[in-house]
Amino acid sequence: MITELNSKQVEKISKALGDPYRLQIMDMISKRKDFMQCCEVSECFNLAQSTMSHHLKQLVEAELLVAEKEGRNLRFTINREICEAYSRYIARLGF
Amino acid sequence: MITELNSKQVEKISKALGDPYRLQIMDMISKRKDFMQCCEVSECFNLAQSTMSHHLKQLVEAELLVAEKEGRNLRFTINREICEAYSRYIARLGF
DNA sequence: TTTAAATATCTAAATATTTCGATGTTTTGA
DNA sequence: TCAAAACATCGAAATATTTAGATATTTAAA
Repeated sequence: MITELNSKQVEKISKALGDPYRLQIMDMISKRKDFMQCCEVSECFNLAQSTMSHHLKQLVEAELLVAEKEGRNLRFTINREICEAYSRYIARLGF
Repeated sequence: MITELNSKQVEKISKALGDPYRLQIMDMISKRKDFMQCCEVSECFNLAQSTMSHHLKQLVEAELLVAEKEGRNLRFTINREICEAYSRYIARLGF
């Protein structure tokens, strides 16, 4: 089934991507074959743990990332479905 | 020639699209065959003229829109090149 | 040339976002 | 059980964005 985003979702996704740290996080995780651990992501940035948590939450809430608990760890994967849907929405703007 | 966006550009474009008014503006203009006049865009929103000017400026600065002066009017067109480049960047995240 | 229309810019207030430190929760391992 | 690791949440300060009103600029039309 093909996901169609409404404008509220597109706004939220855009906002999530409109920050240099969050964009870098997406880039990093997208380069992985599978997932990336939360603490591993955090190590790449010189930000407080609570700040990283906040950024990651926004990406998850925008559904760009999927978070899975694995014991006391958290694994993030790219939500391909949403990325593709967002990409299609944008492509249609420039039709 | 295929435009490749750097991450600063992607950030700026994302930020520009992360607002409900600006997203609506993009949607409206993208539905046109050709261009849309600035004052025509403004009429669709219940915002002060200076506020509209500000929003449109951000879309132009993100290069999502191209502005052309036509006498004392302003014509906006979608920058297809940039929309496609941004769309491709996003698509690659979800690879 | 004077006036009015279309747009831009400046300033300031209101609001939202970012960031951190402190603290809370959950889970693992000693 | 107890301590530590991984993560979340809360509160507050710093910063950025949104918005409008006032004013400036440019151009067309009377």
